[in-house]
Amino acid sequence: MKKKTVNAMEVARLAKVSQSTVSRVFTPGSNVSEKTKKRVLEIAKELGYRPNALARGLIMNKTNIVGLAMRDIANPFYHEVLGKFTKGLRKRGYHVLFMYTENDEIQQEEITQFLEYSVEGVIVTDAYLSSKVVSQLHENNIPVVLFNRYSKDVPCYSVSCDNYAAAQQIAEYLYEQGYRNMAFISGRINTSTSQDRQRGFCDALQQKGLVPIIEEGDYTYERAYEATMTLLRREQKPDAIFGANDITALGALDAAKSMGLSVPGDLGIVGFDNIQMASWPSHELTTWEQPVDEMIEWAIDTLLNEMKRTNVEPASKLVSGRLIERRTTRKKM
Amino acid sequence: MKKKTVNAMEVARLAKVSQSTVSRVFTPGSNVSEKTKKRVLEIAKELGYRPNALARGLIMNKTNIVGLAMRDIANPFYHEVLGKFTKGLRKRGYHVLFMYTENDEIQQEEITQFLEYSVEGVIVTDAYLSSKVVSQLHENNIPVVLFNRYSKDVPCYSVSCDNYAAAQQIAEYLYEQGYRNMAFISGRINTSTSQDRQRGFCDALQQKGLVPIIEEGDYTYERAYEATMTLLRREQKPDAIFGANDITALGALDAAKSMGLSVPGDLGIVGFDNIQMASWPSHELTTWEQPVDEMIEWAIDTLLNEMKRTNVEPASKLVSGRLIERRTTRKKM
DNA sequence: CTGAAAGCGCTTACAG
DNA sequence: CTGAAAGCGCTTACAG
Repeated sequence: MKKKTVNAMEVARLAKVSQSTVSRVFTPGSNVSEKTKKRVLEIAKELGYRPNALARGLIMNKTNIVGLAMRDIANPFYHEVLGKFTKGLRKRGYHVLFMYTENDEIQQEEITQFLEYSVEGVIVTDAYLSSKVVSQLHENNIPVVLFNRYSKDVPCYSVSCDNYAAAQQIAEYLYEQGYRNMAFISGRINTSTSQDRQRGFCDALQQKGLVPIIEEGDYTYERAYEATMTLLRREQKPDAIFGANDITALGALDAAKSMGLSVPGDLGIVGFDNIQMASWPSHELTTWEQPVDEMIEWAIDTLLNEMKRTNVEPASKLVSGRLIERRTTRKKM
Repeated sequence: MKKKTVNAMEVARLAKVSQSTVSRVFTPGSNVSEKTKKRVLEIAKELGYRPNALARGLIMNKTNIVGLAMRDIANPFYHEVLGKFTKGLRKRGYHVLFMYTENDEIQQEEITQFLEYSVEGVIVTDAYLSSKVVSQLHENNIPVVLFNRYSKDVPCYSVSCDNYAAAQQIAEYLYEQGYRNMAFISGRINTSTSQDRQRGFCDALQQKGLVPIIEEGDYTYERAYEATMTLLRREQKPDAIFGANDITALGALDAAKSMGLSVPGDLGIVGFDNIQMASWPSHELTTWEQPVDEMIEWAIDTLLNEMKRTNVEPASKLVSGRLIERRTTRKKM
């Protein structure tokens, strides 16, 4: 009993109109008399007819699909981001073809999939694109926006926090609270995000005649925990740690606690992202809040705007955010 | 400079073959001579031609798209699940149309979207489907599998942990460790998952002549924190808490700590899911590990199998999992 | 092994 | 306001 899916022709037959008319009924703004419209809608409902979005996409050259690629990483921040993108796009009538990628850089193969499915735009979070891939996308008139990343070499839209400036402010904040011996635990070092946070932090401290200790991390809790242990075993222990993201800071926090240090007394800790967990009573993490909603709105609007044009002129957007003071840093008296 | 996307016809012209032949070159298993194949492939590459998956889907009645609907909730467990589904499906040549839903029950509208995009199957995680929606799906020969939920009334595939049995074992484990005054903090009470965990827990304790205190939660940290505070302010405090998921247990853990209680001495705590965070040194949460990989494999295999047939005979699968003993429960001497 | 033709389910000038 | 027809980019019998 292979059931044929009901199509416009069938509805047309029963409603005694042409298939064109059925199509018009389902095309907002088309010219159809109220009477016919009502009859067609009735029959359609009876038959369970729904226009086929793929066929429509084929003829209109408009699929209403956006490709979203995300790096495979256990960071709640990106889970939140994914949710907001999905909901924001849906509100505007778009759907998400989702791709999880295992590499730092989106692979050719993954973009090919997007192209085959005629996505109208691509959003990439927490990963890079080679310029080769970007130009392939551009040749097909498909705009891309990088979320939380940017690249100087590759011409495409990007939105991220002004990590450099934020890190500077974090350095100054820590300095003001009296910390003098600071350390930075990085994220994956090939990410612009981590690099900028590190540069901003170091540059601001240099102004004060200070040089932070740098320990390499990779945005994970486990690595940050280890890095902190290393830091705390040094002769000259740091009195404050800035972690490249909240997960890193939480790793540092737990490592400090396990060493019997008091936070923020012995050690101040600052994160970045302001994920939900940061506000949990057991953490109360001081951190930097990224204006995620604003970033996502900008990313979506930019993408949708570009989809309507044909030539693409990349731009970057930097947003600022703000420091959220909680209890892992001491307060200046 | 609106660039027309290159199609099979164009490749055919340059390769001096028919469009059918071009199509065959891109259809594995088709009859094409090596020589023609090579030439066509060359031209195709030059032109950047890729077959249009949507057109192919239209004619073959096979889109290779699966709809995945997930409830909007900040639980890392489901982030992990999403990643594994996406990767598992991709490995088998399928793509994910992703939908975030705000309601406990998937809405008609959301399923309609899936239908319009001709998904071949639907996966629903952390949410329900009304029987009306399910039968609509079945009429269209689209199989559904519920992940981590099941429903007695609605005939569709489902896979979940044997929550009842697991909760029984947890109760017995706590009993063996000497706890006698137990409490359960539930998840959203209209979920089968939470109901079964509660029933299993209560039933097993009843066998021992015990009745646990029940406090309502909703799977969130914040709610669990409050619930625990309520529990710990009782005259007769519980000496162990079983949380409906890990996030709940972590909320309980932090609440206990904030009250100055020692865990597991004064209070034992057990969660459910074994999310990554459960193993963090600051938590070391005793919990139940669901065999997520197995569940996902089963869900995918079942879905893909059903997609090949036309009649759908729903079945449920229960998997077991195992207790992970960590440091939020005391060890029997 | 290859080509001409029909058809998947739709939209949209064009003509009336 | 409505219908007949062409066409979106593909696959697949059918015939050779």
